[in-house]
Amino acid sequence: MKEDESNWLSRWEEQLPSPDELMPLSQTLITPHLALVFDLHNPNNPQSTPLPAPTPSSLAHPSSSEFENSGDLGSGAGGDEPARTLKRPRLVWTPQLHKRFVDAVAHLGIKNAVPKTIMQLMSVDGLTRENVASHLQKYRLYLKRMQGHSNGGGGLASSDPATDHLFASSPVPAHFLHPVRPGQDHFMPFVAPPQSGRPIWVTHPQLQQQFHQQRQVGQVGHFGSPHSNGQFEHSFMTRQQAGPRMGAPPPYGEDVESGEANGRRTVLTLFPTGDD
DNA sequence: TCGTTAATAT
DNA sequence: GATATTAACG
Repeated sequence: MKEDESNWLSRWEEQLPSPDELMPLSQTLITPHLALVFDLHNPNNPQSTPLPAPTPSSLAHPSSSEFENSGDLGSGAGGDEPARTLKRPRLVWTPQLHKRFVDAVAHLGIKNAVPKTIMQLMSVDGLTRENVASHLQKYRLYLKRMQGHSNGGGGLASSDPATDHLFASSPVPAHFLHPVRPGQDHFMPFVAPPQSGRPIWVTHPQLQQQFHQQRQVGQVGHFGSPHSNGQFEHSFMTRQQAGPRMGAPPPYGEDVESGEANGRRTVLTLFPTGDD
């Protein structure tokens, strides 16, 4: 039963995080108050720049807006050092980002689901093989665990959001749980990842706050109260690298700016809707 | 070099 | 304690 070959692609787009959803994240997650606490200030633009479309460079370059870099006595490092020797900030796998990850793996198949391939498919600027490898490792464990639980019929529930917050957020393809199919390779010639999506990156130099944000509209009319404690860090999106090679991916008509163009569609649930 | 696993750091 | 990064190994 494979009828969603074309659907896959189409669906992907739909599944991609809408600008609206990312906006809240991409926007300044740091509340003015919090900023003061950390002595942060926006020397750039407090309201003019809607979305600076940060690049890997910005990534590795939290700029002065964030807390200090490494606490190494004013080493400071010049300041404009290319993201070469700089250590990338901790990457937070948001549900959307993870979703993309799962999507990529699904299309590739467990067989070809290797860090490098996945990374390429995801086409997330800044995302490194290590990032994917690490996540893949965790993801595999999750799948394995899921099987063991679903099977033995232990006493615990099969789906424990508390056990795997992130993973539980994304639907796991069925063929993920069962071993490969000998004699039949279902490989999708899928190419050219829909780079129209913009996975969100959340770098947290110091604070480690976990927040759940996701769930699209139309499913559960459950709205969480925007009671964010206000402890998020700088966030930025990715994708959009000008590939020197390759046939320049056609950028969708996506507008990067328009912070709050619409007012009614924000379904940011602080909690993964405990429907399970 | 790449992928996987274990250990370490935050 | 959970999650991501780094190191070591195949």
